[in-house]
Amino acid sequence: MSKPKIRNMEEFAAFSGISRPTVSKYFHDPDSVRASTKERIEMAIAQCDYRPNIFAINQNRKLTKNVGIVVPYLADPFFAEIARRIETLVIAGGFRPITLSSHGDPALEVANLASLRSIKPAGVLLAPLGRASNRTAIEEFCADVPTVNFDSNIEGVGTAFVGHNNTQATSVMLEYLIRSGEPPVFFEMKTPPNPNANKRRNAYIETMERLGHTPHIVHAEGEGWEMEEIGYRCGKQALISKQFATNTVFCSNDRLAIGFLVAAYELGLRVGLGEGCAMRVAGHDNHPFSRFTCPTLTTVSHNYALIAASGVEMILKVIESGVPDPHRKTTLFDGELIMRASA
Amino acid sequence: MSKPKIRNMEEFAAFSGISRPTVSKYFHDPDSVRASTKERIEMAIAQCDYRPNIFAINQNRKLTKNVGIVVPYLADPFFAEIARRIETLVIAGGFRPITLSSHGDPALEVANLASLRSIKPAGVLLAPLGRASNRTAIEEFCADVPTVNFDSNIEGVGTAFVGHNNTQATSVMLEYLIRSGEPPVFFEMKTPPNPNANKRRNAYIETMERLGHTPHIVHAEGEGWEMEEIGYRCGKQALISKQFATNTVFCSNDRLAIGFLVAAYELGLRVGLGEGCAMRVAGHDNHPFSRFTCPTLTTVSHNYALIAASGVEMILKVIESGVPDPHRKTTLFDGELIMRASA
DNA sequence: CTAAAATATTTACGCGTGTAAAATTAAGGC
DNA sequence: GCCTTAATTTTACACGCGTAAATATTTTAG
Repeated sequence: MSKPKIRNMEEFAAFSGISRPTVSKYFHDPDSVRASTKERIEMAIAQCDYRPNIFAINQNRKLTKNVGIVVPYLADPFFAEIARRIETLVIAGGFRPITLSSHGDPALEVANLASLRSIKPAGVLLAPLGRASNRTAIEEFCADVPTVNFDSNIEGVGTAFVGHNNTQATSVMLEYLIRSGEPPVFFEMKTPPNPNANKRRNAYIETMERLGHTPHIVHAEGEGWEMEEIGYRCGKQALISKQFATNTVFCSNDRLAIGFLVAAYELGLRVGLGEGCAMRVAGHDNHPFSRFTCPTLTTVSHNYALIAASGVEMILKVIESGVPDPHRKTTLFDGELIMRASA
Repeated sequence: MSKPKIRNMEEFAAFSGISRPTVSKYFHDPDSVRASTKERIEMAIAQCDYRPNIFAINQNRKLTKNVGIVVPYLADPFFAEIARRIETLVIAGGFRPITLSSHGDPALEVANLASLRSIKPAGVLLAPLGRASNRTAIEEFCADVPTVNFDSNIEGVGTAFVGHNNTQATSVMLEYLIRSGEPPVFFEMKTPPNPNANKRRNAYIETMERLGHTPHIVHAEGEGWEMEEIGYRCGKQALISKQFATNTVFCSNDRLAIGFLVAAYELGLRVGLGEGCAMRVAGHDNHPFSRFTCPTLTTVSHNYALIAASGVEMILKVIESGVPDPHRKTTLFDGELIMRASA
């Protein structure tokens, strides 16, 4: 009932009986003040729920408690999922996450970085668009703001890169597919927006050759991030015109595979590895929806948990140390084969 | 090369040859200054890319340019899609969108509102969790901050509600299903997190009775937002134990339907409306993934575009007028039947 | 060309907090 | 109980911009 309205830290300090600078220190780090002082302040907070004004706080701090998170396309559940994990970890680390999506647009990516710059983030976790990114703009940003690059590697960008071991993951899947049936044809976009795709293609070619098989690649036309649509349309064409040299298709990513499975379904091709199946399909990413395709999609999982944890750990370390690691470190986490019904 | 480093508005004003108050006025509204002045300022901006400090700006303005957007679960592509549209419109309106996800957690929803409150948003677009929401906390928030409620209606919350006409949409789909085959059984969660589900169930019962059919409802057990999983698990059980009175199933939402289709697929039940099909399945929402199910999902679409546009328009109107409309207005947009292969 | 209207400048203060330096007080060990 | 050390208070200024009032300048209308 009698909730005293506190307008600023001055009034709150008076109310709690502690001096304002000490109160300020408390809000910066509650454990930096004496235990008895901390207790008194917290009692006062309980009585009048005062919160310091964020704008005033950040105006004078050289280092804010903001951590930016930029992803290329938040409407893609893959990025939504990893952003969600990162957000949770950033909050646990005592920082304030601000997630921005570039919606697949390089101009918006640049705008997002500009927007972040204006809130002086302590650090940024950046998953760039990739091929389409404005490299210069990103480099300029990283020169000013501590940045950890994740998911999609742009050489030299940020103080570190943490991501998925595309090479290992591709060969794990390949080895499985080859020992359990025909060697797969690789199905990918002709001009993929994401640089991971190149790693995967190269790993496919190398591993196939190492295992004594001839690589076959089918390219899907189409630009942008509508990968299910591209996988469906081009997959259907390729199936109809019998472009696949074997009965097994390894899609460059799960979203292509999701569209491809629809194409196969509509053509009456039974997908799976049992009797009476016409072909096998595998994906890559363990996309949240890969559990709900028909049939469920065999794929290689990113280590979401470790990638998120490691990325957050790295950016927090850079923030605390104050100086970015002089040598850019690349950390890759191995993928895990997720065996389901499609291959 | 010679990019002068401008540290604040003072320096920028000196650089551009205009006084600081006028520059300040320009950034508040570029058209409030003389055309020639505007041009000079914009020339200077092009030369040194200065941007006013957001924290300092917002500290003194009674009305910030921030607009909060809160959705219950951003990893759900449905909300990702509508959030994306809203963001775009908010930016076009000259405001700064800040999107937060409650990740299905009522405590995080409250935390998000607290977080928004501290950045003094001019207005907020809120899609609450629904049943799980902390009603008191939300009401307190809405009393202080202009809020437009969308997607999920909580009576009395916010100055307006804009959403989907569940009643109309349900009956449109029902009429279609009935005239093209057997009357459908309604498949829904026993304790749905979202209040739209109740509207849909009631509309189903009413419309069925109006059209002279007996309503049948199958309830899926399970809590939370993992609706595909629930639709799959419970759908499979219900199919095996033959709980469906007719060959047509109308799922309460697309995510349930997506899981249900996987169950039907695994049981070897051919879904669709042609010859040789064992059953029909329909959904509700036109979820981004409903185009890529097997078979593609017949559903009722939200009017994403109008809901987003109307919600943004309303909150901007409240912001500009300064006073919230005294009588809470509810605006519903009709759904559109999306005919695909599943029904 | 002149007066009225519109716009820009000057000056000055306020916002709520960070933070540094010096002075004071409290806590802990012997 | 005294001394050392750590924590707190006092004082004072800074941050970057909003904004008001008075004044000066430019633009527009007649």
